[in-house]
Amino acid sequence: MNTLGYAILSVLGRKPCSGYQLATHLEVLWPAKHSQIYPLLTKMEQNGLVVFEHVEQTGKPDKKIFSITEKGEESLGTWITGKTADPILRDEFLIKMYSMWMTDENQAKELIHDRIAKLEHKVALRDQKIAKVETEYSISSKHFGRYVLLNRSNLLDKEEISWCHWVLKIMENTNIIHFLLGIISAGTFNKIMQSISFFNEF
Amino acid sequence: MNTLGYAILSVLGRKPCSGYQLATHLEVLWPAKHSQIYPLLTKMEQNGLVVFEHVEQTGKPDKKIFSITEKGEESLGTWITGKTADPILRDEFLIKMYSMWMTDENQAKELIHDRIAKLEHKVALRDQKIAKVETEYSISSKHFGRYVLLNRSNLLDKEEISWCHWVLKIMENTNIIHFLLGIISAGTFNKIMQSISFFNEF
DNA sequence: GTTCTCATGTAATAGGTTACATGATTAC
DNA sequence: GTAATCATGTAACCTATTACATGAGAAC
Repeated sequence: MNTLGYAILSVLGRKPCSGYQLATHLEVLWPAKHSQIYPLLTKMEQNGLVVFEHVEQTGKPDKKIFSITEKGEESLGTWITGKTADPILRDEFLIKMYSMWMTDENQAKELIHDRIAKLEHKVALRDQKIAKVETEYSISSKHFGRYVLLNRSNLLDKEEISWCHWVLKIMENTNIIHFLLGIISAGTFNKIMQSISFFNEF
Repeated sequence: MNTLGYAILSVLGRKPCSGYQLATHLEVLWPAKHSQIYPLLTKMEQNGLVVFEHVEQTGKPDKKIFSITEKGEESLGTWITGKTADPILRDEFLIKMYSMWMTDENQAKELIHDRIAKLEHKVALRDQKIAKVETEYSISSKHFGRYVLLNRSNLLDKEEISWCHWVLKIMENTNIIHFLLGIISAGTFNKIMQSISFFNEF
């Protein structure tokens, strides 16, 4: 079975879910589209890792509620003890940041501002979810996993926002230096450029 | 063309590279195996986005040095101005963290300690690279992109290390609470659990 | 009236990994 | 002697996205 399968088992280990619900819960763990989830659930059911119950609904379409089996729990348990693959991040923003210095500086600034806005939006949404877990569930062991992961994402996003501001600051400084380039020497220029790295403490 | 293609153009925009060199430079931007890079380079060459020069070597295998063309630069330029897709992170560690509370707590601690070790290793390697850019290249505009991205990764990894320690602290505290559970009431338990969230400041 | 949520599924395609293939040089 | 680096390529396979398909109720 693939990683998505174990992510599904992890969610079902906390509470039984429909495929539709799984899609939303998996967002934090291992994002997947429904077209990938439904066929995999069928396959996992055939292998005895999960079972489902047909639930009829009025006004809404019927649904299948999946639960983890003992075999599924065992399977998840052995997978967890195995070695963990390195994380993979694919982010177009990084590519654009890499090459934008050679094109337009104003465009680069706009890109960073957009990034900050998106990150702040995500942080605000997650803050609500964190608050909800803290008040409603009072962090019982079943909600611990989700709680710490939400906090992790927010800490990292906040750190990236700081980094964005740091980059913007560097850009402003280099502008001044470019302006002064006609006056100061190349050696002085390099020294100033090096000193910029001390902005790390920002 | 796909995102990998634009990542390749970004690297080639800085300096001409062989497919082999590209594989290492792409690690920071958009990780890819050589089996994906080589066929794409051939395709991009056929479309006039890159050109290559055959370089014979002694002792080492011959290589193809690829450069970006004007058409390639234009193509990259229009892509950069287009909208940026949301980042995608796939990290098995998150799945394990999510469901580990229900299994073994010692195993969970081991997982976190392993993560800390790996992150610290990555940070140390990147610190060297950052130092190299600062001293050797004095952050000229061509190295700016790489320089800020290296700093970004290190800031985020350091933040994740802090988060790991925070989680370990919570786990130790819950141990004490579990121990006291026979003595204190459920209401008191919940209040203590909620107060744990204030460890965020850690 | 158009979009959002609920709810499930399949088919086609694109993207990415693993394995197969070769081979000299250098470093431990 | 065994692993790592340099260097390029193909084939088979797995993973993931987009598009096709259906349909009712609620909200704006």
